[in-house]
Amino acid sequence: MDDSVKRQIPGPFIPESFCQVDRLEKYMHLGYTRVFPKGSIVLSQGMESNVIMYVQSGCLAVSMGADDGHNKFLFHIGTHSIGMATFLSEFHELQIYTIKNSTVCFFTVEQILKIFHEDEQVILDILQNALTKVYYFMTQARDLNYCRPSSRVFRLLYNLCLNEGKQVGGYYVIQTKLTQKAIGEITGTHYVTVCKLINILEKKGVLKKTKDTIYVYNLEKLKNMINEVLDY
DNA sequence: TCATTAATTTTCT
DNA sequence: AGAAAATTAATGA
Repeated sequence: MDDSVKRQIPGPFIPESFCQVDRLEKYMHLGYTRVFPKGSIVLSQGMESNVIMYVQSGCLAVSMGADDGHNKFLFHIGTHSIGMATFLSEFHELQIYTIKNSTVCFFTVEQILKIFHEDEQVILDILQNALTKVYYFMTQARDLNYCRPSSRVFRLLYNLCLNEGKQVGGYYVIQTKLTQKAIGEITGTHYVTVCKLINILEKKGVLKKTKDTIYVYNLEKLKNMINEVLDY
């Protein structure tokens, strides 16, 4: 098999960037580039759209509104990743906004087809990006059905450690700026609950979380606690 | 077991 | 100093 088609979907992870499609960078002249200050809306609920957006710099957030005024965070689109707001009718409930100053390049379907013609690898990159998102939300659906909130938070921390943890001496160091609020949004649990859970982990000496680093002292125990029912 | 609200305190920029 | 994040407590499902 050709090496260029030998690919893998990464496992469940932080919903950020997924697979980058930086190959689009060199086709930006074919699209329409625009700069957005932090906090501006790129796509609002009910706005028809038929573009693929490539984030050259900055970061976007995608969320979905609900009838009761809630707004469920879905995922980030980080630098060099893409958002596929294609084929959206006036009835969609997605919102996309910038959480950093960002420059975004928009490609219409026609322009994307032209790029596909020039560069077949882009097709695979975009496919892989989309399938990674699908797989991520499959695991989300599973966890929301079968796992309690505490399990979901612990599992996230555990996976984070496996994927990004660097072993230093007897413990792991994870470089991440995840806030408790963000952990809550990702796992679908209240941020107050996240706070309590992290406090429990700290008291048991399993882990310690600071602003931009998480220290995991007992990965095995963390793994076991995913399935424990704990009392508050 | 966890969400929610509210009231405070701590930390960031 | 003001905003954002984290903590704590209380209540209810």
